[in-house]
Amino acid sequence: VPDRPATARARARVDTTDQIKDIARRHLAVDGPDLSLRAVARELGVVSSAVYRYFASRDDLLTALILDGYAAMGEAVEQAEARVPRRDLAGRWAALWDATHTWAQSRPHEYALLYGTPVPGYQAPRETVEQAQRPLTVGMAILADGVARGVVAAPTDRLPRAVRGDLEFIGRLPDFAGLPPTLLARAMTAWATLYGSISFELFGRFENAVHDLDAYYAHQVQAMARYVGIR
Amino acid sequence: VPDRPATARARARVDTTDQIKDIARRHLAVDGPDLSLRAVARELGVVSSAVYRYFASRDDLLTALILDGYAAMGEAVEQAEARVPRRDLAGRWAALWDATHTWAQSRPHEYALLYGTPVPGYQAPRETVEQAQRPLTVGMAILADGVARGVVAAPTDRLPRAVRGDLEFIGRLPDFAGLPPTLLARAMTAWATLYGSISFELFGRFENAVHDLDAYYAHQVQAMARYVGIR
DNA sequence: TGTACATCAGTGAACGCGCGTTCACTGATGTAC
DNA sequence: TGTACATCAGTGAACGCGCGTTCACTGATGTAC
Repeated sequence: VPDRPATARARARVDTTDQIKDIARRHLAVDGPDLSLRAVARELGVVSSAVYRYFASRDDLLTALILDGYAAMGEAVEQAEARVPRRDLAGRWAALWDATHTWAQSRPHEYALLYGTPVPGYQAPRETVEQAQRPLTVGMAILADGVARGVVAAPTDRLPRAVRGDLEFIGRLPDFAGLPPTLLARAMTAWATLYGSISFELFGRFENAVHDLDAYYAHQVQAMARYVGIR
Repeated sequence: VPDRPATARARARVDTTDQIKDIARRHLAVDGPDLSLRAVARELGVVSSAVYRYFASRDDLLTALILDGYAAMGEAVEQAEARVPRRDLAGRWAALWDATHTWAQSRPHEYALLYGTPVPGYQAPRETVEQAQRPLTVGMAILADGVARGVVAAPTDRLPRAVRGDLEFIGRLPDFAGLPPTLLARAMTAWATLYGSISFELFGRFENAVHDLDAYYAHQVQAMARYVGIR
């Protein structure tokens, strides 16, 4: 959290910027990713051109929302996981995914912006990618811990050569802490499953089928914990 | 496939309707779900109001695209699966998911329309839901066959009560052919995993990580076959 | 502490654009006798 | 087989709308001396 700026002007600038983003976030629910700058200005009670003092273009505002979204989610997930004692792997895993799920539920349109259909013609800047990786990194750290303590073992699954090659490469990246390919493969499956389930839930695929969505998600989290060897 | 209509006028109507939908489908790639009727008309070489002879509104056109999409996907999946000998469960499972994956890859923007972020304010008609269930039904039939032949067993997983209740209810629906809750739970997990993986692939989450996307997907399909007890 | 100047948030008008939808029309196609 | 009438695809003009972005402006806030 950066220091609050000294001058009133600078403080107002920060506040207004935040207000614009808050309003825009709310508009995501109605307009999706092609929210209207003019509508945001209207709600802020300001002439439309005034917004250009804060964001150079509509795309810039969208980029800010995306970046903020990834950062907020990363923050929420990291903090939730950090609260659990290090040796409680199952608890850490549950905290990671519960935080992810809760965050997505409470801000479904931001989740959709981050993990739904990409906006046509929009290209995310590099910085986005780093933020987006934070939850994944948390998950990998849990597994790496498990391996280091000898309580999580590498599965003996067979992997196609092409897949194994990619996974060996990934396993060598710093964030993935030397995880063996077969475990990485299962971790990526769990990752797809647990994000896939959130998307299904938020995008309405479970309607009329799953009634207690939280219980269902918690069950998926546990099933995937077992799948990756956390007990 | 309905009979080709008798009169030239009726035939022209069918052809033009198809052309409009084809053009609109192509425009999905650029405009996403808020494609422009006027742009479609322009490409068809016709004044914008002419399109209203074929579709009562923009939403109607979108609905037609969605319905066609689900139908085409259902058709592709059913046909691929039907080509495999009945007793080859692993082959049927692979055919189901390969067809799904291939269909999605070849029409990514239609896939996004069906399985991505829902269009804000758009409400799909009931008919859509039936079409959307076809691939799911195919998968369930494979498992039901396996159970009936005694080669797929119900896992002994523990299920939370709320989840078990939902799954017992689902298992009683005709399309789900009395599958036991623990198996249904795994089937739904597989379903989330395999659609989740397609979304990750098409929405760019695997970029710079997975290079051979087909091999990776095939591996996921196999992993999920094992997960649901098909060998 | 006071003054001169620089910075910058917000205004208001304008540009040029594309959109969905309606409506009265025309002329070609189809139907009934 | 020919004629009178009904159907309907496509036209062209119009309505009313909202959008992103630019630009010269004003007045309040901040800074340097």
